[in-house]
This record gives sequence, C-alpha cells and structure tokens, in this order.
Amino acid sequence: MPYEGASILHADLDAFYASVEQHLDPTLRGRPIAVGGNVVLAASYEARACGVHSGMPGWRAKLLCPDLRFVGGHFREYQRLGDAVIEVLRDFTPWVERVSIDEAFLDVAGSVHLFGAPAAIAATIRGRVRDELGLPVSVGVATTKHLAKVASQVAKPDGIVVVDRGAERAFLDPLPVELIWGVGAATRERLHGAGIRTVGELAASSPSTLQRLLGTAIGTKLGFLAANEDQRSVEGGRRAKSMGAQAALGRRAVSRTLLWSTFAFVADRVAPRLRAARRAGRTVTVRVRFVGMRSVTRSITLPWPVSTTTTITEVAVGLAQAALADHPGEREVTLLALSVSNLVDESSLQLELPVLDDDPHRPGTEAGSARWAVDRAVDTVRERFGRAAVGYAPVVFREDGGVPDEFRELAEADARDAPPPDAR
DNA sequence: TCTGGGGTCCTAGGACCC
DNA sequence: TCTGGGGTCCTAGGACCC
Repeated sequence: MPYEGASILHADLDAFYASVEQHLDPTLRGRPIAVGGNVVLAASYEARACGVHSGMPGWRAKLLCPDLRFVGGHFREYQRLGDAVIEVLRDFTPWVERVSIDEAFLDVAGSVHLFGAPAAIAATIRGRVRDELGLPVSVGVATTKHLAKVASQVAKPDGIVVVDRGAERAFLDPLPVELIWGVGAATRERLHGAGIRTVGELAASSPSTLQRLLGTAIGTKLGFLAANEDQRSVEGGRRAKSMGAQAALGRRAVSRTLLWSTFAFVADRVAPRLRAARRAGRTVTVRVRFVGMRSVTRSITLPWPVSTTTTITEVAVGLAQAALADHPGEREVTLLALSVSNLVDESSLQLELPVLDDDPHRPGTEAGSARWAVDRAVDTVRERFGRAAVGYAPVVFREDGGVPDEFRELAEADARDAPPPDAR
C-alpha cells in the first residue's frame, strides 16, 4: 500500500559557499563573510543580517557591513561537497532530482518501510550532512514539490518544516507572496499594488484578476501554486535547452578588437561544451550591455546547427556589430554575452550529405569540415593536457576583473544534464 | 564610483503558409 | 477586388531562479 502522507522533501544547503568557507576555516565561523570580491557571490547569515546579499557590488556590501571579510572562494570544494550531499540523499531513495549545486528534491514514499517516516528521514539527512560534511542544510517536507520548497525556505537557516497532508492551507495562507516560486520583485510589486500581500489573498483572487495583472501564463501558474494544485513529480535529468557564456568587461570602448577577442574567448567556453555534449544549435543570441545596465539582444536562427568555435565567434561578432549599429550613441560596453539555443543532437547532423558549396559555417562543406577537424583536435589535446594547453589564435581577451575559471566551471556544472533516475 | 555567470520561461508582433 | 482563421517560426525584451 503506497505511503499516503507528505513524502516530498526539498533539501537546501544554507548559504552554501559561505558555509563551506566557514567549515574549511573555523576562524570564519560566526563572522560576517562574503565569497567574491567585486561582487558578492554568497554571503553568510551573519553578513545577511546587515543586508548583504549575493549579486551586490562588493563596495556596497563593505559599506553596509564594515566587519565583512571577503574570502577567496574554494570553487572546487563547493563542487565536491555539493556532490557529496547529493550522494547522502541517494542513500535514502533513487528518486533525487537535483535542482542546482546546493539543492534537490527527493520522493521518499517508497523508503518509509526502510528508514521511517519522511520527517524522520529529513532529520537523519540533516544530521548526516552536518556530521559527515560539516554543513547546515534545511529541509522542507510536504505533499508537493512546490510546497516542500516553500517549507525549506521557511525552515532556513538550519531547520526543518513539515507540512502534513491537510495542513497545507493553514501553512500557506499567512506567508508573503514572494515565497511563491516565480514571484520576484516585479511581480511582488504588481501584486502589492492590487492589495495582494499574502499567499491566502493570492489564492482567493479570481483567475481573471491574476491574468489581467500578470498575463495569462504567469497569472494561471501563480493561481495554481497559491491554490496548491501543483502536482509535478520528482524527476531526473532534463536536457539543457541552451548553452551560453558571458564576460563582464568593466567599461570598455567599442572596437573591432574588443569584439573579436571577447567573443573568441566566450565562444571558446560555449562551443567545447556543446561538442562535449554532442549537441549543436541553430540559434545564436548575443547580448550587449552598455553603461547603466541598458542592454540589447540580437539573435539569428541559422539554416543549420553550429558548434564550431570559429563559426560561433563569427556569427556572434556579426550580431554584436548589428546591435551596436542600431545604438550609435553607445560608445562603451560593460558586458558581452553569447548563447546558443535550438539545440539538436549531433547524430542528426551526421546524416547530412556532404554539400558542394563552400560556406564554412555549414557542416559537410570542405571548409566546414576543416573547422570541425580543428575543434576536435583542440578538444582532444585539452582532454589530455588541460584547457591552457592549446587555444585559438584570437583569444587575447584578458580576464582582469573577471571571475576565475573555476567559478565558470562550477556554474557550467550546475547547468549540466543531471543523470536520469536510477529506476523507473 | 552601479552590479557575476549560467540558465528557464513568457510575451508580443511580424512573416509566412495553407 | 478584397479577404478569414489557424498554425508555426522567428526576433527582442523582460522576469525570474540559483
């Protein structure tokens, strides 16, 4: 007989990067610390108490919190410990859906006969993660994923919240609307403008009101979540729909050299990942950010999927030049970003017959094949000797002020396809 | 002395096809 | 001569999440 109680767990490590730093260096415990430098990547709870949060410019964080200590960032440790936590979770069920480096859903309905009630499993998980890995983790237990996620947020820091079947409305109704997944600053302000501040008020609002306020899709979804009618199940890996990279530049005058060197650098982060995943994409999107956070995007959907570094670089530069041409007043850029989407499997490419024209962007042409061969060679050398062993000529972009490679790798891993569930 | 890096999903208008 | 309704794809922008 299947377990009828609340069996979905959401486990969420508290202030993950900062907690790892405090674990590695005991002198940092109990103190306000931030991982990062120019920008706060993570803040300890002591730092959050003075209003410091991730994404905040470092100088402002220091202003808010004069005692704030910036620490370097042991990015490889974050990956290792994040993986280790997931392994602990897998000891209780194969039904683990990893959401990000520090967060996962579990369905333990099939595990209660082995490990006890879900609330007991949650407590055991918290104890093991604390004892074996030295990290605080909060866990929400509920009947649905969304509710479990809300519960873990309420449980933070270092707590556990169980929402039993039947207790859902009493739990949700008094909570502020921004605890609903998908309600950020903009949506919260719109809801407040309509006098809706709590989840209960949201759930009591008519679908037409919400749709008028927020648009059809979001209005419908939010109504659903507030009414607790979300029934998504815990599932395994989903394939990535896009892959991208970006480079913050400080403040740089626009030039051909800047565009070519930056996009060569950025494409050299994206294209190898596409090839490693045996995928290629038809749509290339570029974002150019100007001073003051004003930004524009330009995209193009090509007739064929691309994954070669040189081709992606060329398409990106062309798009950026078009974007800049539309904004002749902007002479300085602060960030260049690139994303490849509309992804297809490489296997579908290999079915294409070789074609006779000589477009180097096109797979199957002589020039296109040459690019492909160069990339394969570079990928192979790097597999054996590391990233730095070989590169592409125009990559002279300097990462001064940029974020370390290890952080990029961490973020990439975060977005990588998770393995499918062990059983189905 | 104003902001990292990697993603997902939605909207709205226009092109194009049948 | 002037015209419907439905569908798909593409592009640009924005909100949101970790």
